[in-house]
Amino acid sequence: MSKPQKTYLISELAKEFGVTTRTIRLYEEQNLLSPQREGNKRIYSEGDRVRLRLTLRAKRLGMTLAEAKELIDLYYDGRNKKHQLEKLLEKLREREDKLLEQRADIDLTLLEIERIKKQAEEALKEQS
Amino acid sequence: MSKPQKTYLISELAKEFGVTTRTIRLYEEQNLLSPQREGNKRIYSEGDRVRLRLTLRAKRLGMTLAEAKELIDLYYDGRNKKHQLEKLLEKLREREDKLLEQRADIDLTLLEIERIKKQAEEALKEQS
DNA sequence: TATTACGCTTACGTAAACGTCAATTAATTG
DNA sequence: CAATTAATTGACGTTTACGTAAGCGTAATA
Repeated sequence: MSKPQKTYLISELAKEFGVTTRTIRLYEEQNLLSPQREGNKRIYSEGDRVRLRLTLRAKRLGMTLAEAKELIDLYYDGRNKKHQLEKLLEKLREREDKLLEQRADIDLTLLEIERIKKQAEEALKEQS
Repeated sequence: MSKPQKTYLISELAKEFGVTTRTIRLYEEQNLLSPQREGNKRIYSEGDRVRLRLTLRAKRLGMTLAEAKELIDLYYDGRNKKHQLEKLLEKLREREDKLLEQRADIDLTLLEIERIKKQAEEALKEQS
């Protein structure tokens, strides 16, 4: 009784995530996805869909596809030998640090935006 | 009694921010900076230095140079006519929304990383 | 004064991330 | 069965953000 496992066509994923099929195929070329084939048609699993979502999230954070792959592969690396695990932890910490720095940059920028917003609102009032 | 206003050479800024002079000249070409000239030598003011810092921060957030310019110009846009002010506020809100979404992405990613970290740490323990 | 150190401009090169055809195939539908 | 419709594989084009010389001027330094 294996689960029927929902699958997706490339056009469905493209529509759902608002990217072109070209983009999805490119991600496959870069080994971020590896859908099954039915004939020569690509059939995407739920897992592929998750990886696509992760890839796009990484992109929104400004990561390159290579960086996205590195990060996402960590999720799927699984439990290996001791050395591997330590390397995994190290990479996770590195990425974590980068993300924290990035969040700090965001917070700084948000503060500046708030400042300018208030100035602009004041100026608007005085002009009424 | 005007203040002496510290200035910088291109190589000094390059060193301080860890970029090449090529990069700084490119930013000028894209109108993100506009240093004075002494002969044909570029002389950067404190204001130029701030704009460079803002530019690099924007880049770290994955913005293109064009987006960085848009944002930074907002800071310097100053108080204009009513319509201008309203447009300014709108753009600020847009950028703010994007940053908040980006921060949400970061938080999601951090959560996942924490999860994987714990798994890996468990696996390490059980292997000792 | 010859050399080194910077700086300048001009311009070609490049990697990343797609966009945009073109030509072909396979499945669906009137 | 002819005509769409969606998918595939090339392959070339494009934008962004620099890298990398080449060739030249200027200023300090050995």
